[in-house]
Amino acid sequence: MTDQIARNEKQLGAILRRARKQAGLTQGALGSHIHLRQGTVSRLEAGEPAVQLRTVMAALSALDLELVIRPRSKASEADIEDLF
Amino acid sequence: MTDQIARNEKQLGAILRRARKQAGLTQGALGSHIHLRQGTVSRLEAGEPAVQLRTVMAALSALDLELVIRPRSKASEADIEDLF
DNA sequence: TTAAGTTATACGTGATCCCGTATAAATAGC
DNA sequence: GCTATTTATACGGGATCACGTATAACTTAA
Repeated sequence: MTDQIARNEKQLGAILRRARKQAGLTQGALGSHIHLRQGTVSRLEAGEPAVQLRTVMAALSALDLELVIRPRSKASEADIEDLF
Repeated sequence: MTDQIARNEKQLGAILRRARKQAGLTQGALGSHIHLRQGTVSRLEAGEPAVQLRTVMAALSALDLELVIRPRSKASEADIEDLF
């Protein structure tokens, strides 16, 4: 379940928002860790397609997440994991 | 092994470059699939931190890859997989 | 319901996007 | 070695970034 697939910008934003909340951080608190304005974090989580890659990577590392690239699965891995 | 971890922009670019070559595409060919200039694909693969997220997502889907977010592993998953 | 906290949105500014186009540099095939 | 292909880099231009700052809208808790 800990693997979350992001097939578009909005899904990625949603994942980041969940992770931030789980970490008990506000947008402002997360932003200050990585020198991003609260408003920038807001745009990132909203799934703006034009945010810069550096912004995404900064948020990921601040939240202690990593980004994995793999071939697309027909049935999502999340679904498969739910079998167990 | 098919899972590739990208902890920074350069690693992500390298992953994308490998995937493109494996698909037998030139930067120009990939770009025309997703309406990106060859020069933009070049910047993406070079690991420019300021490329836009939409550019990354477009390349991923054109290469039939998906993006997974998960908690950081101390020892990389790649290393662990090598045990089996 | 009210106040406090959080998130969304706005303005001006300098930087950088990707665009189209073009060319130089590097790589591959012959 | 030479040629063709591919990749890296450059220019001007319009759009949009993230910045600092500020405020509006929404949420949460008392």
